[in-house]
Amino acid sequence: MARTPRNTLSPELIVRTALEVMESRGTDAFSLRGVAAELGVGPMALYTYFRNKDELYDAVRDHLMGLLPAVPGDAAWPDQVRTVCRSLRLLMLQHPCLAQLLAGRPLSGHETARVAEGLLGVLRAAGFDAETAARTHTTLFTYVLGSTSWEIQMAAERRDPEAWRRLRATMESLSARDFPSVVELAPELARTTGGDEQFDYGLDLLLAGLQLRTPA
Amino acid sequence: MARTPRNTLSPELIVRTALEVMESRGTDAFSLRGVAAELGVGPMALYTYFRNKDELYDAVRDHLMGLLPAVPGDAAWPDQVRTVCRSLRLLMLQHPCLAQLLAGRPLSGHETARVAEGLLGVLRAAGFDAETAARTHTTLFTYVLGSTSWEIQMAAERRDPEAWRRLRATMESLSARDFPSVVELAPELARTTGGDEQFDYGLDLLLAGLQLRTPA
DNA sequence: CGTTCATAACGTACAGTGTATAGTACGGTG
DNA sequence: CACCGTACTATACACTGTACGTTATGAACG
Repeated sequence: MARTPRNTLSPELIVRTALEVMESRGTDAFSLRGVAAELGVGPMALYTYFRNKDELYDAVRDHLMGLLPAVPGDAAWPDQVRTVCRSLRLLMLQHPCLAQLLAGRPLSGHETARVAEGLLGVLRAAGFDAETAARTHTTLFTYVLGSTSWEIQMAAERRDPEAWRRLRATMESLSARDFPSVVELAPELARTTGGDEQFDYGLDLLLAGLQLRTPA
Repeated sequence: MARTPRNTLSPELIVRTALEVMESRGTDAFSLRGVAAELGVGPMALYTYFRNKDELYDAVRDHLMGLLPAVPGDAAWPDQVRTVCRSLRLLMLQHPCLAQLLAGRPLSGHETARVAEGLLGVLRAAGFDAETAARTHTTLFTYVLGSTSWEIQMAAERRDPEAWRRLRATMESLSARDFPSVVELAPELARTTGGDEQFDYGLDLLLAGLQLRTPA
């Protein structure tokens, strides 16, 4: 009985396939069994290469982080920072699963470290001390992660008619007397759940605040 | 055979119990069956009050949002904004499940709207136009959500020795030649994954940037 | 009081999940 | 050729959310 030949699998192949499954079937519908089936292999075969589902997640995350371009060396530091943040956001939009992969687990992995190195290097070169550089890195990272995750999530929900209906219902149940601002700004709020402008608005606030602290 | 008496359940009781289960057993281990068992009832009994798990999630989220205090009326607007953001963060730290409840679903619900109303009201009163108020609201919300979720997540991982070991391993595999900043700033990075100072640092950057745009 | 009836809670069942454990056949090495 | 590590398989378990159909209860009404 012709079994599966011996060395068909590899960590890289599994990661690539896992990514494909996440992108085609959606992150929530992702399962080890799905990946295994796609590879024409039993579910347990994956455990030869990854100890559990979380380790596979980490590998996929690091793989995606490897797609980030290097920081451009020939620009003023605020522009460099902007570029790094924008490319991370772009990558998250291109690969929506990345949002969940980043949010759920600590940042282990070589490629992930490379990205951190890029941003930290820029900040150190700009003259910020160790503590401020680290704080700024965390702040920027959590801003990008939070705002882009939110954007992705909302875009996904907008496609679900049931969720949309429920949100509409809540909105319309609000009296203009008790909730004047929410009712008045409803269209603006709907418009500002995502998009480049919204992202840049917050990023510019952070950068403006940061430039006030520019070291001598 | 003495069945469960008739009107033992109610949406409020279920929400309270669900919250207890999340807090005691952890958000990930939460399940409808667990809640039902805690109530001494079959799993399907919950479906009389909630159409599915997500609706129960929404109800718990809105219940938690109801715990937020009103915005203090007697302060300068930047302080009011700071207070709102801080109390949301505090609530998330007190109820770690709130992070996941906020991140995963759109903001429906009465209490949730009340919180939005508070922040938007402050911004409108400060003189910001509709668009800027909405953008600022989204920016602040995603910052609080992103940074606090990250903080909670990291705190949870730190308790898992396996995750800790893996992160250490990654760190120590980095050569000081290729990753000078990461290696140098490792202690600072570890220290800035959370805490009041870290949160306030980012919040102050945003507020500083925002004050540069203070309307006349 | 007796009857009716909507419905709250039940039990069963299904299609999934991650993964522990044990078994099997292949490929490279002695 | 014999051996052994290992890449993969098979089976099984304890879960999950929830669709479906049933049953008993408490209130309303004649």
